[in-house]
Amino acid sequence: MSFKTPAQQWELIRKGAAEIIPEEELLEKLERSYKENRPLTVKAGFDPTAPDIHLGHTVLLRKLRHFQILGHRVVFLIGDFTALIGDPTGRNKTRAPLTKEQILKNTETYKSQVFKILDPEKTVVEFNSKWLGQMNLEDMIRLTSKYTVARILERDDYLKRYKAGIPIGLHEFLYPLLQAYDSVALKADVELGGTDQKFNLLVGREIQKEFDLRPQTILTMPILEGLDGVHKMSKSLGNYIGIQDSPSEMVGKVMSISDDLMWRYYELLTDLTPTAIEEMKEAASSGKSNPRDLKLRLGGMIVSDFWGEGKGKEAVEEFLRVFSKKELPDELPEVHSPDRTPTLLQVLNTALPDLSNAELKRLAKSGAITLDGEKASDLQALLSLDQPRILKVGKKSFFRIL
RNA sequence: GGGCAGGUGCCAGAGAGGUCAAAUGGGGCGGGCUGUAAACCCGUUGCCGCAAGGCUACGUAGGUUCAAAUCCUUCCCUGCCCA
Repeated sequence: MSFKTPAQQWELIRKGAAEIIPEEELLEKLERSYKENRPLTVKAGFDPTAPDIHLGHTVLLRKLRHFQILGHRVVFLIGDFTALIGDPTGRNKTRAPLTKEQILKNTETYKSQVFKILDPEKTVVEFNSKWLGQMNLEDMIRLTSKYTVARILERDDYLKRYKAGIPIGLHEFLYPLLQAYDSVALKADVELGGTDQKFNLLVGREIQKEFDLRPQTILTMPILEGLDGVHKMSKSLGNYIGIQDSPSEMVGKVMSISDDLMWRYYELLTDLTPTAIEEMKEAASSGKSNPRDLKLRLGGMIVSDFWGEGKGKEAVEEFLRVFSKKELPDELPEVHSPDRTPTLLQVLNTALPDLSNAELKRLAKSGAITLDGEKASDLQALLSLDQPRILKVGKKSFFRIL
């Protein structure tokens, strides 16, 4: 296999990266890999507790992909063992540890999603139970003896909680060490992670040294903000765009983000060059381009990534039709009424079974419910269903009532 | 092991026997204005019920009382200090 020159590789590797620690070391590694015609082992770990991947994860995956394009060896590490212990960061809810079956199941879902970005042919999938599961208490003690409490407490995350009097489980101290040991087991040359992983990644370096390995270089990627523009994108906060989301959902969610956030998404979720993005920014601020159109373009690009270009286009067109021209979506969920002359409430209950009656009442009162374009506020009103009726709840939920 | 403080709704945080489904703020949701942007304005924010009303909720389990988030006891959990 022939690599591009280190300098050429550097450009792609650096793009979008928050930090590379230390930079010179990575350059050296690239030099050597180039000379010896030997790919670098690039590792990134993933937690199989939440099997649904969203755009936040893809920031990192895209970077892994870059390494694949450059011919390096990418290890997609699934933290199945660490997941068995339970996630230590979920401190207000002690999450029940997953069973092996659940983890395996999640892993499968995971893989199919991840390979929308990574090249399956070039990806080594590993599970850390392979080595962590073999460890006995003695190994454990030896491992923990290689790091000090003071150094663990340096971690901002722990320190803050410690000072604030928020409990820290003892096992949480183990987490960075176990993750570090993964790097030992894999002989990782490079480990990627979000900027929030910096501490853990650095521990990896220290521990590798203890095991007489050349320490990995770490590369952190920025954390993608969720739809709210404030918190990191996460499923539990509900501020995410899932890569399984339908094209229209994706576009809808993209359109709802703030203009400021749009640039961030362009930066981290597309392959446009910084210059191209800069030009768009200027066009927007000078009034040459309508930010809405730029946002729509972004939405189209994201859909294209996961559903293909055709779908991207369609989704954009549909958006314009439904929300600009206020026409009906192409496909809207059909709801079969239990009754021929149901009350509005009955229909709503069938269409939106998750909402309580109290909630529906509130919606009706605030004018959020529309029937064939007319505001409907009386939940007791009887509907005649000789014709299918169009029910709209809030801005985005449409139903055809049969 | 001992001492002290504390556990309230999505979160933060008031409340110290009835007027408490629980102040206030944040967040969420909805409406208006827009470009499904931001800002701003308005409404709303436990569940059932058309309603009257009822039910479940202030860590757990009991108790006192006509009445308990508020008082007593048990247990669980957390933090701090001492050992």
